Amino acid sequence: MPKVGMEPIRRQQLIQATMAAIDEVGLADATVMRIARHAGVSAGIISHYFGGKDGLLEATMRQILHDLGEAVAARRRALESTSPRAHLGAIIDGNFDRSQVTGPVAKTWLAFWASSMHKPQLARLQQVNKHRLHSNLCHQFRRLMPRDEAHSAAAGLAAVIDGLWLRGALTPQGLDADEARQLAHTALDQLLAGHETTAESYETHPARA
Amino acid sequence: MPKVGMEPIRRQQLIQATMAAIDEVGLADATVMRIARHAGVSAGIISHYFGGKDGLLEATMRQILHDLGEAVAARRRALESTSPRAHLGAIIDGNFDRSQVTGPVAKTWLAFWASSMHKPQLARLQQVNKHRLHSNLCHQFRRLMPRDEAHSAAAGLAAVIDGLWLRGALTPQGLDADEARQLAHTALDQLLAGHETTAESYETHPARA
Amino acid sequence: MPKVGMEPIRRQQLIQATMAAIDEVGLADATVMRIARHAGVSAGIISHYFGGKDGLLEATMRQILHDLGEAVAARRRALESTSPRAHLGAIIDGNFDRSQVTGPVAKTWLAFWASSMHKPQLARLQQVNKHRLHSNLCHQFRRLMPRDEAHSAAAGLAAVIDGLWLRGALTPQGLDADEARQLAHTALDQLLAGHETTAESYETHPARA
Amino acid sequence: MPKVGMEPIRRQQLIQATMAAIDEVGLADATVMRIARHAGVSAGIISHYFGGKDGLLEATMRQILHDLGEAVAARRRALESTSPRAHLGAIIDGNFDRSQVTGPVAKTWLAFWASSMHKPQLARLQQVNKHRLHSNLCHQFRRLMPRDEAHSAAAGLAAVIDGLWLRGALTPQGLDADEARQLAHTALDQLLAGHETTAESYETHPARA
DNA sequence: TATGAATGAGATTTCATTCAT
DNA sequence: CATGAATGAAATCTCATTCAT
Repeated sequence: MPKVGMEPIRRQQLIQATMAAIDEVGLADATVMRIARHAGVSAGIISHYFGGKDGLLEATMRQILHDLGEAVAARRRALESTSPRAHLGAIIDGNFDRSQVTGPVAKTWLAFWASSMHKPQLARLQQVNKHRLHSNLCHQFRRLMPRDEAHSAAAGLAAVIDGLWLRGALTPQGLDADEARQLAHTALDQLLAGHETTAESYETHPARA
Repeated sequence: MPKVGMEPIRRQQLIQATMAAIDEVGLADATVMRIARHAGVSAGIISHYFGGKDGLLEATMRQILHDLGEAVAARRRALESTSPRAHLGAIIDGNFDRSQVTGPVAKTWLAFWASSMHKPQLARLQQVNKHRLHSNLCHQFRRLMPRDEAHSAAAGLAAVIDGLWLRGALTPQGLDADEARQLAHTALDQLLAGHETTAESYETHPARA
Repeated sequence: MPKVGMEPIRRQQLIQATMAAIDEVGLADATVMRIARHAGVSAGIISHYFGGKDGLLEATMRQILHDLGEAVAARRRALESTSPRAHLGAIIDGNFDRSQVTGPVAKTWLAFWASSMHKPQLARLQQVNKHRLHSNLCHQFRRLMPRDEAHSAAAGLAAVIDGLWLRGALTPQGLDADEARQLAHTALDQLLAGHETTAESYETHPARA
Repeated sequence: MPKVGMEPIRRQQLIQATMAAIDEVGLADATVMRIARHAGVSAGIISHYFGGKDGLLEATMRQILHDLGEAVAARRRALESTSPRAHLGAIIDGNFDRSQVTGPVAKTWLAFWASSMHKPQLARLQQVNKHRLHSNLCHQFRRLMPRDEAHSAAAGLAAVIDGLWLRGALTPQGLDADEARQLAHTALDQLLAGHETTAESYETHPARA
């Protein structure tokens, strides 16, 4: 029973179905037919709406990236304090937000990570995100320490976040978000140790990342 | 010109060829024909020696895991000091050993990581390795701090190592091993801060991980 | 905005669009969607008006045949002389009429010719036209020579006309109508050589083809 | 039962099967599966030997062109006389050679003709052949008449040959080679009328086309 | 031991057609 | 009258694997 105005609905359905299929059998076995079955539609419609499988995969990755960025941004908007530590904490929490940690999203995320090494289209998206995390972190650390130290601290914290993610994705029961968050916060504490008293001394205008 | 005693040579050739192929086009496009071409043999022979493509992939992953373990073990054997910090440093260095960081190995490693989420055979290997790193680290941290803290420290350092690896694999120019090693050592320093003077007070017998 | 009385307009639009599409990408790639796009309507409407793609193709071929017949008939009606040579010349000229020689028509024509070998519906139309040309020519030659000779002359001239057409369709710049017409007239002259003085001696009533 | 050295045999089989399939159902419905069935092999092998369907079609067209060229060349080699008329007659006869006139070849030929209008690869082959016929004819006519006349005569005779071919391909019973040959020879006679006595006066060295 | 010929399953994509709106 | 959503069939191509030589 065809209706008009289905496009946005179908696109969303298919993106969700893609994550479900990748969660279920992995990217390699996520065929268009399986994805279509998950969405309850026929396979041909994927080409209709996304031009082909690659288009769907890219749209799915974009969605995940968008959701992640949104989760982080939301946490930061909700912040009362404007201290660097508060922002950094919000970035961490956003990265371990429920929506990012769910099985389907986590596995899809890792699948794309591996896949992006050989697909320029995905690689570009991946780069944008990688840089976004680093620069967000860097910006806040800059308010507390010299540039080089800030850069290293950001690299270290980014590695912790992604590493926890990676190891969590491999855990059969899925990532324990609370434990991961706690470990990341501990790492943050250590990176900030000895720097907080000098807060705002390196950068004096209100931060915005 | 068939010869006898070719088995070990061919197996090694094919495992190297597998990494080369994955490095070149990714796991998804590493067909048996491409792998065979890299090895300079015909495709049929893969089934002969490995029973099939899956067998070859498993053997390749096993090889990588073995090499990694060996790199770490070698560094630790070469240690003069037996201090926890020295061992932990050796583990870090082993993980960023040249052989692990080379393009082919790095990409193959990440490809398997993603793939292992849906292939029990690979997942088992992956788990073994993941636990090995964690327990190696834990063991050393135990010599300097209470169990819970040691556990967290190990989880944190493991995350840093894998995170640096992951982000490095995504970098177009490949992982900068020296920079990564330095960041990991910095993280280690912070994890050990305040614990070194109490060395050996929590565990008194010589460590061996 | 649906309107009444659109049928003849839409049919004509779609037939023209079919020729345009075939001219652009060939019969094999002239999908209903492409044809519909050329006509500025949706694909579904083709089934509505023509029962399906085959119906549209048949209607298109019929149109071309009709146009060709009309072009020849018009030239003959405009004739002052009733001599066989004048009629034969008019038939030639009609076959190289501008409307027949245009890119779209020429390519569509040849496409149908090839296609008709395996589609009975089209084959029947093609036969009718093939016979029409032959019998038109034959009729005029009969007025100047015995039956067998007339038959051969008609076959020869028909071959020249179709051959020029065929070779012209293949020429990148399209058929040079003037040159083709001239060559055909030369062939006609040769076929008539030695027969004209005896005109009307074989058939005495006014010709009508 | 695989054997070695099958490549040339399979290629030939598949080319013949392609003509058979096109003869049977037309180019549009000559799917790789149908072609493969005609050859008694599986569909996949077509991509193996020809890189894909297009490769097979091109090879088939090449084969037909080669056979045609060979048929003409053979007739001319067998010539005792070196007169222009003898050569021109041999060219005509070669073009209506049995191997060219068989149902499968004729239909395949016409199918490619239509198809070549939109496939550059085929168009190039077609052009080569078109020019070859024209220049072969031109060369001989040149020995008997001035350049412009020779050019026109060649164009006229080429048109007759192709036209007879075209109309023959459309005839349900297939082309009547004898009748066609006779008509072509008649056309040749008319083109030469009045020129033979002046033979060799325009070009004096032995012709070779 | 090793090759390459061959298959058959499976994946993506295209497309004509149908149908509710 | 007309659209666009949707399907399902079919076509091409890829690929792991088997097997005779």
